[in-house]
Amino acid sequence: MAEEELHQVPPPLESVVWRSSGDLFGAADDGPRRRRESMVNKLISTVYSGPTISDIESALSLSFTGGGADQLADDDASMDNYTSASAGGVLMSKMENKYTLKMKTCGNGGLAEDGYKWRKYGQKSIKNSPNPRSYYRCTNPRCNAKKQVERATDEADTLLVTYEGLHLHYTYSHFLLQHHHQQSPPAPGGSTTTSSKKPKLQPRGGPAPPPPIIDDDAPAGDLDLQPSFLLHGGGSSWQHAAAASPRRDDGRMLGVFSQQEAEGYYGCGFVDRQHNSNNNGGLLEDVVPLLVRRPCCSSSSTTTTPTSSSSSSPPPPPALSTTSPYIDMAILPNIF
DNA sequence: CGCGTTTGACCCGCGC
DNA sequence: GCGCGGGTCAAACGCG
Repeated sequence: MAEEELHQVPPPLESVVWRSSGDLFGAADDGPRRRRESMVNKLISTVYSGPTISDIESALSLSFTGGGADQLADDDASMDNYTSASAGGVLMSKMENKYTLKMKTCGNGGLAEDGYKWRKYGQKSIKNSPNPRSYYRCTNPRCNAKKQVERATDEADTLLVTYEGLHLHYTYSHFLLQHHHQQSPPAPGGSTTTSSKKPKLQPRGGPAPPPPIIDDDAPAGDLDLQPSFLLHGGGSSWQHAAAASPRRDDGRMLGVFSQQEAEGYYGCGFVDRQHNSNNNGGLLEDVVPLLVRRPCCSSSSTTTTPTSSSSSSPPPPPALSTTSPYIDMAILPNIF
């Protein structure tokens, strides 16, 4: 069944896929390398279309560090403006593959609406900070995304959420819903991995787990295979920025979707997508957690928050929220 | 019983 | 080399 659905996914459009990092970010000055790369890409893409590790690295470096401190500094002003205007999440800093958001907590004893399910694996009191820092890891065993949550020392209702790593998976259930049932909303709150039993975390210990390798024969029912993320760069079109995606043995990525495909599934209009409750799980989440876009707007979610249990621990985990429904997409150029 | 949280211990990088 | 602090591990515990 799910396999059937997968088969209806249009094939990736390599022209979009392969211009991802370079053209998008205007890195045009490494000509020879890019030419060679594009030749190789063309060859390889006859077999499989998707970004390479180098694409990802390139995109990541451009995304998180390429803007550089200057841009970040320049953006600070607009960020402040944004903050005061909307009291939304604010990008506090970014480095390497980390970025920190400063967000208001939700008064409703809220839920972490970032579209992913996190598992708390540690809490640590931080020097010179009265508030402990909580450590969360994405429950998806293929995913190495992590986040740290701590209360701001000066503002009790503010959380500093640091995201590290990218989600190497996609909220696939949403994708399927998108694809087939544009009218039927997914599970409330953007629950992503709950359509089936949550996979167990892989045992830890020893060397760092290898990058996720996708079995070509992986069942279509695996909901976490969707890589690639799409960015909306403030303009009117989707931008296929990069793909932190599951990797095959040959280093290539699986399941990349083109701009057109994404538009087909989500509609190009970002506003539409944001305000369409059907679309609360998307590729964008692979970069910017859902909380950034639709924080605290659904109280019906039961799966995206680490708060659910008997926690007697002090800082209620990420009751993340903003007073505006979404972070203005103007924030994205600052992130990427 | 399974899953998630709690929490003390441990590991590791960094500065002195 | 040592101490400190941040990050992670993993056993214990609680909840549904």
